This record gives sequence, C-alpha cells and structure tokens, in this order.
Amino acid sequence: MSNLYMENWDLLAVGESSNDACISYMENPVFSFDPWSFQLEEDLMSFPENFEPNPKDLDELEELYKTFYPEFNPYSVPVLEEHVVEPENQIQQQSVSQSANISGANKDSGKPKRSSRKNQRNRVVQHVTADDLQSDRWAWRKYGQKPIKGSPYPRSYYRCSSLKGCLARKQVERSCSDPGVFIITYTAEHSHGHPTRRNSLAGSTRSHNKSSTVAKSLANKCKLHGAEETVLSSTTIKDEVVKHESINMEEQEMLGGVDQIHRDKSLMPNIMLSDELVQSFENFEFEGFFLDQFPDLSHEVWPVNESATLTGGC
DNA sequence: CGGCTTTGACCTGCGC
DNA sequence: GCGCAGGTCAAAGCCG
Repeated sequence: MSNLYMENWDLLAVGESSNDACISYMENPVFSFDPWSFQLEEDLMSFPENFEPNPKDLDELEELYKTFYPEFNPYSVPVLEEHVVEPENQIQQQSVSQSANISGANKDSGKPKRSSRKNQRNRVVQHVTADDLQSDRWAWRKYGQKPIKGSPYPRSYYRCSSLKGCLARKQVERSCSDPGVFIITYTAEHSHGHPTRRNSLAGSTRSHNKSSTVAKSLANKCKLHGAEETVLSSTTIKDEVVKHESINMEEQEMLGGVDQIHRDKSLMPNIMLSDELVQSFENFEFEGFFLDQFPDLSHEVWPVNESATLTGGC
C-alpha cells in the first residue's frame, strides 16, 4: 500500500456533531464520515463539473477510500456490498440495548445475563481484505473463538477494550468462498470516542499496541527526511513513546475549544478523530505495527493446519 | 502485575 | 422437548 501524503486532501472536523466531519479535496467535500464508527457515512463526490483531479491524487483517494471500502469509484456513488446493516429479522446478534440487558442470571446468579440472539440490531457486516483489517483502529480484546459449521475457518469474537463497559463487539471470520476476504461483523456501538491511542498493552501484543501510534509518527518524520524505508529499533520506539505521551499532555493542556480544526489535537472527540485519520492516512508502510489488531490472526482465522503456510501469505 | 489469548464449558435461540 | 449451532464466560497461562 502506498503512502498518502495528503498533498491536496484536507481533513475537516467542523462543529460538534458526530456526523459532520468530512474529507475534502482542494476544498471540495468528497467524503463525510462518522467519527464514532470511523466509517464513511455518505459519498458526497461533489467534484466540480469538468474537474480533473490529478491521477496521483486519485490514487491517493482510492487508497484513502479503501481504508473504508474495498470498492472504489471516484465519480459515482459506489454500490457497496460491505457496510450492510442487516434487516431486523435476519439479525442474530446483540444490539446495544440487548447487550445492556442485565435482567437475567447467568450460571452464576447475579451476573449479567448473556444476551439473546433475538431482536438483535445494528449489525454491520463488512467484507475486507487483510490490509483493510489493519485499518480498524479500535482496540479489541478477543474473548472467544468458535468453529462455524460449513466453514473451514473459525470465527473469532472480540469486544472493545478501549473503555470498560463499552458494548461494541466484533466478529472476524474468513470467507470460505474467498479465503482472501475477511468477514467482519460489528455489533453494538462504542460508548466512547475514538481512542487517541490504544490502551491494550498487555499480553503478547503489548509492545505493538503501544508502538503503533508512535511508529506512524516516526514514519512521518522519516518521510520528511526522505527516508522511506527505515528500520526502527525497539529502543527508538520506546523513547518515542515517552516523547509522544509527554507531547500529547502538553498539547492537550494548551488547546482550548476550537470549532474548525485542521489536524490539530484536542480532547474534543471530533478533533481526536481528525488526528486519528491523519495518522492512519499518512503512513501505511508500518503495516507490521497495524497487525496488533490481529496479532495472531493467521492462527485464529485460518484453520490450524493451514496457519503455518498462510501466515506470510496475507 | 495487569491485560492479553486460548479454550472448554455453559447458556440461549431456533428448527424440527 | 430435544438437539444443534452460535455466542459468551471464565479459568489458566502467557507476556513484557
């Protein structure tokens, strides 16, 4: 995946609504997106008539767009197979309200009752590639895995680990018809804004999680210095983690309320989103650091007997 | 030590 | 009511 230098792209986060952030090209709004779900809400595609974008920029746009949807058509509103909100009668997973159901007792009395599959809503299904998997910047914690009947690949279950009590869920399974495609099913919604950085630091992915944001920052620095390919030592990354966090604190203290922000940092959710978006767009070369979302996906989504051969394939 | 993954057991919905 | 399949729990072990 190529770099996105964002030469002509602007990220706008205007106002306080969760739906009014947009991506514009040379001041022409192209995408709007939902900062909370980090997904495109609609395709404005309001290029002026007779407008001819730079082909290079279109390539960037495609990459940008692919962050959200694999299909890309710069001049028409694409028909998306992904991002499907299933009809209510087909939904078999929990909704936000359903997840919050604590009326019943589990096997241990007093514990929240396991939500039922009935009346489950707000299920969003996406078909993505391995690369697109890594664009998911929420912090997820795996809580289960099950073999699925009729599919050689197991399904993994994740819940949001950014905030305790967040009801967001995610299921990841590999398409049996197209092993290169992952089927991600999101249920419920995050009860918090996008994290500025992941807080999932424990376990085998600890260092990766903490390093991902910094790695992107470092990558940006490298880009500025003309060094596209740079190997970062763990020591460098650790140092940058310290710097990054102290800088973040300073920035947050200095920034007040701002209505229109270009790549500024602040505590406001929509502005945080802008920062997140900038970071995710600015560098895709450090994909190894994105793998912290699915650190051992090859073992989980691929059948056990295939994991060894497929680990490096996707 | 905190938080992660793994994995068997348990619970629930649904079809028959 | 029974059995299957899917979803979740929670203990154990791992990691830095």
